Amino acid sequence: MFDASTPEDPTWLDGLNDRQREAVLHDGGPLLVIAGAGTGKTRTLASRVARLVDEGVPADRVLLLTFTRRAAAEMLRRSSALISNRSVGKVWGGTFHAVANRLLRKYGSAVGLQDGFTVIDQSDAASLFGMIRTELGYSGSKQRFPKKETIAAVYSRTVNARTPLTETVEERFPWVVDHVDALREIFRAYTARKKDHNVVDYDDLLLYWNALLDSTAGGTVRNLFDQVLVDEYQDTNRSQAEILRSLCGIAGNLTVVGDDAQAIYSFRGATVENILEFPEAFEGATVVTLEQNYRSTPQILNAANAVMKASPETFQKELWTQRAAGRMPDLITCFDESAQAELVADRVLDHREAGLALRDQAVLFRTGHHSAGLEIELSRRNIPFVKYGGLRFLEAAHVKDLLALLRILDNPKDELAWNRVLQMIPGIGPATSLKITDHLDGEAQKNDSDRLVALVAVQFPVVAEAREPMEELQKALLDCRGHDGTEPGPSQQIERLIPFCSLVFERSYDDSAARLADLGQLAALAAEYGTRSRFLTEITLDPPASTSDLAGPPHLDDDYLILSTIHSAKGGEWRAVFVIHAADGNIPSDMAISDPGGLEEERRLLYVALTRAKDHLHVTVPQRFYHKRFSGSREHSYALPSRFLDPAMEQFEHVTVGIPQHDDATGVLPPGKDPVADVLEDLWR
DNA sequence: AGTAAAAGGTTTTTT
DNA sequence: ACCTTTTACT
Repeated sequence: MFDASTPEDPTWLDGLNDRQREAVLHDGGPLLVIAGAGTGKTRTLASRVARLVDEGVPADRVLLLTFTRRAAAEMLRRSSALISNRSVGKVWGGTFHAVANRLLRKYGSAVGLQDGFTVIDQSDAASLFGMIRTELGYSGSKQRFPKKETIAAVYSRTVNARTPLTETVEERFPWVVDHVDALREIFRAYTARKKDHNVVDYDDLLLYWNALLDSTAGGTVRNLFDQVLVDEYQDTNRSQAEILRSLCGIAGNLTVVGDDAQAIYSFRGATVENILEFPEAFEGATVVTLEQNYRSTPQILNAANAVMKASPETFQKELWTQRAAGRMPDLITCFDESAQAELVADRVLDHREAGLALRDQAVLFRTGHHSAGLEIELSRRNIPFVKYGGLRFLEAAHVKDLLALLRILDNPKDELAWNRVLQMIPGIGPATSLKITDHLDGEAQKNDSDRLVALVAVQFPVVAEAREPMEELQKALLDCRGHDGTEPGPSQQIERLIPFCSLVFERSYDDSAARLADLGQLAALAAEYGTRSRFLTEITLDPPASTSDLAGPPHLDDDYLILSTIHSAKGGEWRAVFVIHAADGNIPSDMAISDPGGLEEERRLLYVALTRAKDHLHVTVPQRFYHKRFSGSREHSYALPSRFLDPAMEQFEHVTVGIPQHDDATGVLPPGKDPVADVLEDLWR
């Protein structure tokens, strides 16, 4: 082994502490790095990749599995900065799902996958469940049936956790327990349907990768990699652990990095047991623990440590730092959500005055809609922001419309896409749509072609209002396929489809102009991908995390505040962090409090949020909040700070803002305050 | 028969 | 705000 004793220290060891060096230099067999928040995990992993490549492991035989594509790109960027003479560019980097896709495109036939399969995302899966539910007659007159998203969630949870359906439902979805038999039937049909239409969902990618390793192609796949590294290991599920076991063997060159205190994805089937049992599951595994924190001030760390210390969970560790003392974090009680929004906006601007760019600041929250009030306030004050997590660009109806158009071009068997496209046309609903696709199938079979060819060749007896859009659709699809054997690029295809969209959007959306503009952006984005099918796959496996991702590099110079769900903030760090809506009932979410495991996960969620802060931490609790999310009712409760903050109370400076004073000398009631109504509301709730 | 409009309900987090 | 179910209308 080469080491640090060479005349010039390799740069990949510069500035690392002893523990980190140990992790970077480890050789032979499985390695588990327990890396607390802010302990230089990314840096350690990047250095290790750099070292491996520098010492002669071919870059394309290194596999780096991360939680998001972004994380992989960032890690590899840092790795290449550490070595000069070799390129790290060919390292296989990405999510489990993206790598599975890549492998299955090449070796999928060994597990019965056809070439050119389509990957569907969570919401497509839900639509498919919706169709099947209707076909099987579970919609309509019977008692209320679970939403299609719920069905999809139950399915995914069952598959990922590998627990029997009945158990999953009893433990995680007790309110659908009456429908277990129906669900079972729907799941069977769903699986069969995916196979028929050459479609795989997210969960299938992992299942098929696993199957691939057990197949005749298993040896080939295993031989592709000399070194496998996995980030955020605490958030992997059983499928993923099994993949690693069979990919690397129980004594292989596998490095996993994670922190059991930051496990926040159990709802997706992730199990912290993966990390806790790693030493037993992998023979002779070495364990390295990183506890020195380089990110936060001692005050922030004390608060975070106090929160975690109360956890009954196993692996206790205490982060420490050599950083100089900073300000104590603030725990701010606000009158209500709007007082909270004002306070956050004020303080963000104060920080900017003091020299912190907006990009150095972030606002974190438990659920996507928690930022709604703040977003309004920020817009009002012209403070630019970008939101991560919550609603995604690709979920927008009009974007899905366009993607469906591309998908029928790509895979004419894609039933979901056909249905969506045909039903965009006025006068065509589920029944007509089905009739048309059936008819197309007949024609296609007769002429030994596909649905697309049939569509452009055939006239349909459709209602008058459908005629013009239908003709435009036929022409557009024909043009997208190209006339002289050469197909236009994905971007041109999108441009060509816009007139059709324009025709039908007019009627279905009241803001059709804005939506059409979005499609223009999508066309620009597509230009960066070589082919349509590549564009479609990449965009489902790695959707733009925020609207700004679509706008692309030109906006990189702009300064904007980050708003993010705590889940999406994983791995991030900012000089100033605001954790809003930190009330009991939000963190922990009311939905999690019945289940002890769920409750602990909520604690870790708060811990993750707090440990994102480097210098300034502000935790806000709106005292009064309206709990009916869907109505404008005045029904509200008075909230307490999150129970997880109780053991950390002394670590915070306590501040109160906007609470109306009853002994106000003027006797004038603050605007919006109605004591009688409030008292009554409290009695009735 | 099948589509469109109106009423009624609603567990969070994401690859 | 969005999705599902019900009712009204062609």
